[in-house]
Amino acid sequence: MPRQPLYDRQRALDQAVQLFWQQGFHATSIKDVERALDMRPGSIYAAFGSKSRLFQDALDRYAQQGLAELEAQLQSHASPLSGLADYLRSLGGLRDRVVPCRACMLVKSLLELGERDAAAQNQADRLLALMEARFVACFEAAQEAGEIATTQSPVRLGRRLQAEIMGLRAYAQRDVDATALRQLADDMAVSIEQLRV
Amino acid sequence: MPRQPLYDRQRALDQAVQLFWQQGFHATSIKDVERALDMRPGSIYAAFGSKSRLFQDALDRYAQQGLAELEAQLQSHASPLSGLADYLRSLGGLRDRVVPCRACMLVKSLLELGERDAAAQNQADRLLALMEARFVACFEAAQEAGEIATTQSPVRLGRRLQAEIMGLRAYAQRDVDATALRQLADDMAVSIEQLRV
DNA sequence: ATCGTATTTGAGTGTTCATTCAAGTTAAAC
DNA sequence: GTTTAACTTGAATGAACACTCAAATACGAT
Repeated sequence: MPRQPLYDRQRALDQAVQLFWQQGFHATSIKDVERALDMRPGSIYAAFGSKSRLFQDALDRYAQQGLAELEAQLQSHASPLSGLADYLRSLGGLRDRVVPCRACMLVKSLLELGERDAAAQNQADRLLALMEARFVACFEAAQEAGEIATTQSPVRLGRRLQAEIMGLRAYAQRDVDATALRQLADDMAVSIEQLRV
Repeated sequence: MPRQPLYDRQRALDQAVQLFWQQGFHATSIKDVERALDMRPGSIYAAFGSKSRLFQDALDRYAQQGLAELEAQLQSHASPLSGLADYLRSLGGLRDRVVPCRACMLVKSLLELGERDAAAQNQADRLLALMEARFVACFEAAQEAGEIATTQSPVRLGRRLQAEIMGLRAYAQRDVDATALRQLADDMAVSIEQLRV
């Protein structure tokens, strides 16, 4: 077994996430990737296969980290409903934090990619479905804990929440001030809390 | 004054809207534009200046038509609140209608474009602000008509509605069935109607 | 120290990109 | 019918694109 790769796959993917998240798939060139990962084209293609496959790996890593963040928020609250409300409010602070991009990378990809890049678009869709499933599970837990009425549909609530977050984060990409964004997130959080019986 | 252009500017722009709306800015080449507008590169550049300026003109036309659609919906209802609710429900049918793309072209552009294409991104932002202003005016009218409580803030309601529509139409881009989308739009419409005192 | 092999390198591949422009074409004005 | 200026054409431009590969390199095993 001679030689291990010099690059750190995890670190490289993190750089790729940052780059693609910021610029999108089509506006990012392999030249950009070379700079960001400090790798030469041959190494990049040996390690990741193609620009599209690297992008899909980056999507995976992004989603995994996003899901972990949500999980952390939820774990820090006894009530699922409060956890979700707090998660929304934390997204309201998106203007203050330093992030590669305010909009969600999955949504950016879903909207940017077409049938020509079907593989990556399906990947984005699948990862968004994963997120939505977590929201649904959360509302189911809230229902079992007696937090929300049994007449409510966890599936519909989860769907609605995902759509709201997609909207919130797309809105965050607009040229609006931090207060407006915080108010918007707060209004959404209040809607969640009002589900409480 | 010799010779008028053979092409019809309006028609050409409509074709451009369809093309860019579907594929986005970066994934659309001038070759694509040549085919869609049935114009040769020289004519395209004489008429529109550059790919970026053509895109901005297309954005303008898209927004103008979108605003007109909203206006038509509102005119067909005596109540502003009902008009907005119906507008949302009509967006819920996005899966059934044949459209170039389910997501909003302004949002797609806002998310796709970066600082490199600042002019077009600002354009998208400005046009979204125009839409939001119309929503705000609608809630103000509803308030003056006594439909919603005076404690509500039309600015916040307008912002929220825009974010919801951004989310709804981004969600519509996902691989979900028509029923799910109609339910989502309906849930949002109900939220609007529940503002009624 | 030497060997064997996986990794790295960077010049090079052919293609496609947005854009230009000189030459050709056309219709209005007289 | 001639003039004239705007429009149209399409080959040509250089740059940027994703990707390849033969050669150089460096590490683990012996």
